[in-house]
Amino acid sequence: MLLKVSTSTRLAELFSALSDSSRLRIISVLLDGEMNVSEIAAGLEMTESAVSHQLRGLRQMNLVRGRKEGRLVFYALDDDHVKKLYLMGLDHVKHG
Amino acid sequence: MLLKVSTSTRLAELFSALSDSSRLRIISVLLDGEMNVSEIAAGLEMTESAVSHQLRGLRQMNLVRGRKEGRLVFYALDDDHVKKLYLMGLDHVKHG
DNA sequence: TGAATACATGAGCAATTATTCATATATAAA
DNA sequence: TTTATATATGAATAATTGCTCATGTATTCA
Repeated sequence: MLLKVSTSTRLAELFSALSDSSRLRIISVLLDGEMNVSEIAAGLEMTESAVSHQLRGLRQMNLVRGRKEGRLVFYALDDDHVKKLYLMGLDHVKHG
Repeated sequence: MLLKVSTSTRLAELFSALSDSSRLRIISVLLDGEMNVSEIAAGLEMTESAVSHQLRGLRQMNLVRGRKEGRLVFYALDDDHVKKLYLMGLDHVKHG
């Protein structure tokens, strides 16, 4: 059934959050458990600034959440939907 | 587990195909069955050119396929993965 | 053949976006 | 307090993208 423009826009925003290589790699490491910004940056060979900018977008879409502990902020996937979408997409890419 | 850059790039391309309001609305009407370009354009209030450009992208990602019948080209969703990703995303947007 | 219709496509423009660089804020340690 | 560390963020820039407009190609009909 034809999507309303407003719904399609929100849905597009969700998929947009998953439409970048760097963000997907961030999600891929968070699938293994929470991790702080520096660790993520080191693992992905990105600057902390770039990672922080991307985490902001993922946060705004409620795909990840941050937990502050002293100077560190540990990020984790926010809900199971993300994981399902990610894994289903990966399945399509690998065997589709 | 950390995605390889090459895999994350392909996955990003898949989600990018779903990251636009117009393309999602095209997919939404194709969920009801195949439809030709002019009908899609009329239903979505887009030019045929714009629809054709978007269908090209969807075709290249193997998300839709076209079947030519005389002057008309009927498009349909290419596989069930698309439908699943779309519906799961929609669920997240509506109740997530 | 010639005109009309359906769709595809290239060029160009405006808008969006991912990154870098510089700087700000918060916490901890000296 | 001073210094260092971890993260966040604004501005600027380069690259990408969705659309329009013009045009090309295939098919049908007169």
